[in-house]
Amino acid sequence: MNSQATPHPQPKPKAPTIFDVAKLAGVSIKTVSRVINLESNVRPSTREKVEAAVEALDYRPNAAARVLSGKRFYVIGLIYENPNEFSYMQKVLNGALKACEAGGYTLLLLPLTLPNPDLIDDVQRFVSQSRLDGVVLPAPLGDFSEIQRLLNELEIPFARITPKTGAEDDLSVQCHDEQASFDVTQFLIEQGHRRLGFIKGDPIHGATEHRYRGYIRALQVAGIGLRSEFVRDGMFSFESGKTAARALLDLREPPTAIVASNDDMAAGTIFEARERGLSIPGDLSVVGFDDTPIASHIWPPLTTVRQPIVEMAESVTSLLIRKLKGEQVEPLDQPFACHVVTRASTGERAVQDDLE
Amino acid sequence: MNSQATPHPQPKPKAPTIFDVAKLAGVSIKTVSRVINLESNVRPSTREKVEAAVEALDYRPNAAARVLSGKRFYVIGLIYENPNEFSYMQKVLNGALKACEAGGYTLLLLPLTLPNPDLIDDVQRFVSQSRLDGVVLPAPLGDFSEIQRLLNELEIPFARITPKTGAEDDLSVQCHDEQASFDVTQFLIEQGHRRLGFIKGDPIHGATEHRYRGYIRALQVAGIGLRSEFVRDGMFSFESGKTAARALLDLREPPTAIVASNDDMAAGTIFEARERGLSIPGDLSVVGFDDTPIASHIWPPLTTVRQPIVEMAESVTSLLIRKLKGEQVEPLDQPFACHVVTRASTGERAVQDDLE
DNA sequence: TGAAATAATGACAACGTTGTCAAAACTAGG
DNA sequence: CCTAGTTTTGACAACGTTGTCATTATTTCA
Repeated sequence: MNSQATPHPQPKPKAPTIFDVAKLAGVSIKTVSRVINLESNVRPSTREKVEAAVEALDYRPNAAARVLSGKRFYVIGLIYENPNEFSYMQKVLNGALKACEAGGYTLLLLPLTLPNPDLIDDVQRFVSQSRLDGVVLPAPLGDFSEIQRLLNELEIPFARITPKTGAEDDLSVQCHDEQASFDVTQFLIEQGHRRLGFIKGDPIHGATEHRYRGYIRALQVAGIGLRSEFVRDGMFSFESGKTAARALLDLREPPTAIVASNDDMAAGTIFEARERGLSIPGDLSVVGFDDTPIASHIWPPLTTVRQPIVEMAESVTSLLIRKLKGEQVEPLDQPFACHVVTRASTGERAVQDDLE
Repeated sequence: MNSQATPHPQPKPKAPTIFDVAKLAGVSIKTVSRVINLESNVRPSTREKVEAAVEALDYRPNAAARVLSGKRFYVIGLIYENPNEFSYMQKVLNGALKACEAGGYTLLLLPLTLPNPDLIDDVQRFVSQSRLDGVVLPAPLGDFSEIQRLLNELEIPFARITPKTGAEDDLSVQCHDEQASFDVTQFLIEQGHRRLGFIKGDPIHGATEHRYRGYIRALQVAGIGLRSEFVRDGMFSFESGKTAARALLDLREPPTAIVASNDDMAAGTIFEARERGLSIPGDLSVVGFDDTPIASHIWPPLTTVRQPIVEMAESVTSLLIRKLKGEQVEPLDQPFACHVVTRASTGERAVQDDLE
């Protein structure tokens, strides 16, 4: 295993340090430190000299020395539920990674399995062992008050991706979940559907409530009464969608369209419908939420709602980083917009069958 | 934003340092250092004293100081292709994370988009900026010789997850891809199928070749001739599977079963078949590879091959860590086993239609 | 023009560990 | 019991940065 005593012709050029930069720029190391940390009270001409030297040497501050000396770790933790269907988390991960790279931070991962009786201990251990400056909490963890309380106690700033907004200085991003649900329901109504089923998501997710509200509002606006037998509980899983769909399709007067609170449950719905020999969208229109890969890979492909998850994650992470850098940050004033992606799982309802 | 000059009643208890441990144990800091780094030449009685002190204070070495002082970074990079379908990478991620946690290492992520003309530059930058000790390369990056060459030049050890084994001291894990493909093909043959289509994967992946070979071997063993019109190229994507299936089903004498080199392409095959009104498995049996979530979420659910990806990733990462710690590590002598997961997309072929 | 206020810069300690090398404590052999 | 060799331990520098505080340069104002 490389036991050959290979002579090193070039003894591996050592990375330049702050001293090298200081010498080249003709200033003290402290001044270099000020420039690279964007501190004030540096004469523009000095700044330029230092920047030129940094450039010339391709200098990068040594992260370890920085951490050891300073009070920051330049590390952000991403704590998430490790799901079966990773496409949401993949997007969150990509967005957070992007923001961290831009801000010079490192992203550390803590996947959790829920339900977890040791949740708080696990988070506690992660946060203290990994020496984090801040934490990003995607849904549904962002809604867990225990975690928020713990992080507040430890005085660790955090940012959440969740439909539920919190206190004044709370860092979180939302998207127009309620509106999207309204839009997709209205879309079905415009296609002539009057008997509209709804499958709720896992109540632990804030989005569940919002999506349900959008459905209700669309019914109200269209003057369609809410029928409780058309609303079923689900858990965001394929199986739960299948079960809920079974109940809906077993009704004496089943819905002609079903709004499932995510794509997995919509896939379950389609699965159940096909097992019964129903044609989609001929006999039943189905819509989902999230535009996960499965939405376009089942037959028929799903009409669904796409959210800008990557952008949301990136945005909230960079907000967190700016807060960590001491900037005064305002919470985002506007939720991100979602939009309906129309595919083959929905279609016109020829007969106005609600008048029978 | 917390502008209230809140007095700190408990001024945040500082974490214990190696000095605290040394004092409590009645030894020098160097001896403590020896104990926590498992160095030799420490008297057992001394070791115990130190371990007790570490325990009592709940001491954890400061990572930054360690890095700054020593020659290691305690960081492993995971470089991967950022795919549409993340389920393979999710498993790799989980396995690598687990091994890193066990070994006291931190895992850093570099997602890449392929094809990427700046591939080498991106990797180069990541490796040098992030100060890594080692790198894990899941498929297909593990087969990219440019990356291997770069890492060798930089003298950064790496471990690969790929079916292709390399040099003697190469660190990599395999699973029995060829055997699994053989098994699943044989399974179809046992069900009476004689006209067996095959959809190849992306040639950039080592698995593509191995899976194809297993198919061929199963045909040979069964005494079935290889018909070139039954073998189609694919790219592991849903679309490419759909296209290949179209070609196969357009044949005057189409196959009665199709082996797709992954689940996405199998889903595409099912999609295409259903569009033509074919019944599955009545008219056509379909199998996939990988047991991704989609395999169980389409209708009918897919017979597929499950690989122990999490274990493979964990195992190869911990091998890498042991190598980094200076241990003499032997490459794994045995590939991991895969197994066939039987679901509803395959069925008996009643008529022996190859004799017509 | 001079004094006071402010801005810019620098000297040096501190951060918590590991590496180097020397010293001390043991062990074995005569 | 002494000596040489070996094992165990410790003192201290080094790692590369930021924080603190003192010093110097510049600006402002009377």
